[in-house]
Amino acid sequence: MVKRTSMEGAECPVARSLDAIGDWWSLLIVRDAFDGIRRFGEFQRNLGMAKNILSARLRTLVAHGIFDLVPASDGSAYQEYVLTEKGKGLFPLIIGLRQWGEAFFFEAGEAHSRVVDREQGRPVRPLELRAEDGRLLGPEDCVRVAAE
Amino acid sequence: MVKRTSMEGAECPVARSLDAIGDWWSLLIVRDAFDGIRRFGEFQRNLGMAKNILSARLRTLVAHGIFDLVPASDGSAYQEYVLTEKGKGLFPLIIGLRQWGEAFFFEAGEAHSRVVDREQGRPVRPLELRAEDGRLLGPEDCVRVAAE
DNA sequence: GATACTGGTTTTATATTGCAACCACATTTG
DNA sequence: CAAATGTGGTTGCAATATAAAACCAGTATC
Repeated sequence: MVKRTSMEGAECPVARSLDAIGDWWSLLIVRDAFDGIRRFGEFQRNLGMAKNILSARLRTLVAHGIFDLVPASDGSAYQEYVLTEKGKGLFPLIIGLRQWGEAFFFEAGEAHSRVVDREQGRPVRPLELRAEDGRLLGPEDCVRVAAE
Repeated sequence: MVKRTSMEGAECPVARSLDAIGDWWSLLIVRDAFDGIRRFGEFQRNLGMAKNILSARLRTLVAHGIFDLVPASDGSAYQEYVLTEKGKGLFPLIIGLRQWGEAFFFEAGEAHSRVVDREQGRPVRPLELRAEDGRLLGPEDCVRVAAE
């Protein structure tokens, strides 16, 4: 974990979020969790990452309330990492990351996995930002205003 | 920059995205860019980060086609970093990061900056994921399917 | 023409990461 | 039930990335 003292107690929500999940692995772990991965060994094999840093990452993710460490659902004596509500709140972010990657890092015909809605099996819509009154908003249509 | 050879040419769009912007600083730089920051020195002062690191990050962001390096708009001999279309495509992601932070890292009455729509000055809506037919989708309503 | 600013690079110290070995405990196998 | 194997880590070490500070050439300012 990096120091970034300048970011401690940052007033910007983006900075606080990145402080929790802005490292190289955390969002990939969360992505796997959305795909149903729960066990330490599964994460480790799936991501091909060193066990010590997976261990460290899971520890901070649990500390941040993104995962809960619960007894394994299969009755064994082991434990499982499951997403909390806060962790599940990262879903749009993972989808956003995926859609941006699909749009800008893949050639037209290039194959990649897709996310579909379970009921119809159809691809999900692109995320879009809308105003209170429903207008579609791009970057130029928005301003950040300081805390009141 | 970390190696992560296991991720080279990953078939997962999430992984490719994180390979480009998944480090500690890149998304904060992009956030500042959406707030109108363009110059090296502005980024550096605003983020309080070491100049060599900023230099390296901006270089890779340019290499990834997220920023363009263009002559300064004020007629001086200096240059500016401006977001490309690909860079602007990160807007929903930054908003997602912000909304998640607002929801889970701030107390009820705690002050923080807000993003409002320029036309009405009203807060933007929360990002939401919808199916092709418009149904609102949560994490449980989606599945990732392998590339066909 | 002197001074200060901009946009970096270099150097050096420190922190983080990745790898491999190791270990305790749980589970499965024969 | 003993041996073998799987699970979920920790520890030590080498490689790498980061941070801080000093430095520097080209601009702009006075």
